[in-house]
Amino acid sequence: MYALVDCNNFFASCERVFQPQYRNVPVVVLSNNDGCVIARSNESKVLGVKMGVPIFQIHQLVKEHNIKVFSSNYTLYGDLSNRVMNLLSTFSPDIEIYSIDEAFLKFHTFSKYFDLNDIGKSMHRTVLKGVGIPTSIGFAPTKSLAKVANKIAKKFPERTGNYYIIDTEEKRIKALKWTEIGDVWGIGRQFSKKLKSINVNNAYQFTMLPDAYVRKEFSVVGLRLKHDLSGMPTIEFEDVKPKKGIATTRSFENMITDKRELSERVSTFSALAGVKLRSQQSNCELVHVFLQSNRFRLDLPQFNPKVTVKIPFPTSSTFEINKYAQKALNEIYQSGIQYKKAGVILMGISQDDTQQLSMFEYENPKEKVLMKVLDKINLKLGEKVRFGNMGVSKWKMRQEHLTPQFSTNLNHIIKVKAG
DNA sequence: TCTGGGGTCCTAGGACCC
DNA sequence: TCTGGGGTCCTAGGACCC
Repeated sequence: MYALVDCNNFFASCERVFQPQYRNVPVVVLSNNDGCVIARSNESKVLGVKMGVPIFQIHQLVKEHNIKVFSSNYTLYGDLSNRVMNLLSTFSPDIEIYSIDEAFLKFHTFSKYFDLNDIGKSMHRTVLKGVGIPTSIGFAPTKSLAKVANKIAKKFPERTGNYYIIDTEEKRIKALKWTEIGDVWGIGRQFSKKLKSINVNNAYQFTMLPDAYVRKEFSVVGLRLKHDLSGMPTIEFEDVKPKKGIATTRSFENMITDKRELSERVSTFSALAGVKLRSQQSNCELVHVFLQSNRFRLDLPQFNPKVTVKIPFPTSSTFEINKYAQKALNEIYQSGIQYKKAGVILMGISQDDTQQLSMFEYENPKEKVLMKVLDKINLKLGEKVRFGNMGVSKWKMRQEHLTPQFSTNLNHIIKVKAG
C-alpha cells in the first residue's frame, strides 16, 4: 500500500504557523515580485480567488473581504517542509518526497501488522502538532489511486478524518467514478479536453478505454496511468535522483535594456545555479541562457532569444559556468529590446563520482576546493561572498508583504515573554 | 502601473552513419 | 520516367506536475 501525504494549502498554512491570528481569515501567498496568487487558504478559495491570477486584478476583492496577502517566503516554506518530511519518515523508511508539500510512503506489510486507520490518524496528528501544518492522506495500492484517495480526504475532512483508504475493488470503482477526468493526476488541460470530446468524463471511464487507443492518443504515459488507476502498480516509487537540469530564472521588477545590467543578473543566476549544482555533487557541461521580452506588452517588440553553449569539460565551478553564460549572453543579446525575464539553465549533468576526464582541457583543480570553501562561508554568513561581475547595485525583488524567517534566522525568532 | 519558478518525460524529425 | 534500407543519436517542442 502507498500513502500520499499532502499539506493543505501549504504556503498559506506556513504563514499561519507563526501568526495564528490569520487562522480563520482568507489568506493568499504571491509569486516572486508579488505577481500572481500561488497559494490560497480555504477561505480565499471560497471567495473565488483563482490559482495564478495576477494580484492587481483582484485588488477590489482583497479590499472588500480583507484578504491577508503575503509575499512568498521560500526560506520559511523550505524549512517547514523539511520538518514535515522528517516527521513523516518516522512512519516508513520508504519515502519519496514528491514536491515541497507532498510525499509518498510505502507500507509493505500493512494489514498484518498495522492498521492503516491508526497510521492515517497518527500521521495527521503528528504533523499538525509537531509543525502546525494540516495534511490530507490517501492510502491505496498504487500511486495514482493514492492521489485519488487523497483528494477524497481533502474534500471531506470531517467525514474522513483527513485520511481515506482505497482497499477494495468497490471503493476503487466508486472513487474513480467520483473523480472528474481533469482532476486525475497526469491528465492536464489538453488531455482532458480530448477525453471529454469522446465523452470520457470521469476516471473510471478512462480506465475502460482500450489499451491500444490510449497508447496511440496519450502515449505510453497515458497507458501507464490507465494501468495504475486500474489497480496494477505501474507508476514506480522513486528514490531521490539528482536533477537533470538546474534552472535559475527570474522576471525583473522593471524591464531592462542595458547589457551590463543583464550581465549582472546572469552572473547572479550562474552563481545561484552553481550552488544548487554543487549541493547535489554534480557537474555540468552545458549552459543554456535565455532572455525574454515582456509577453504582455504586445505594443513592444517581442524577442526571446536563447542559446546553449558547451563547456569543454564537466565543471561545477561558478567561475567556469559564468564565463560560458556570459559568452552565451553576448551571442543572443540585441540592443533596443526591453527585456522582462532572463535565466540560466545548467544541463549535461553528471555526478562527481562518475567523472570522465577530458583529453585536452580540464578544470583547474583548485576551483573545486575554492567553491567548497565559498559555499561554506555563504551558508554560515548568508551570501557574504559575491563575484566581481555580480555588481554592487543590489537589485531587489518586490516583496511588500514579506514575513520574517521565523524558523531559520535567529534574529527573527519569536520571543516568548514570561509572566 | 502590475502578469512566477522549477522540474519530468515522451515524440517526431533531422543529421549522420554504413 | 527512375533516386535503398536500416540504424543511432540529438534536439526542440509539447504534454504534464507542483
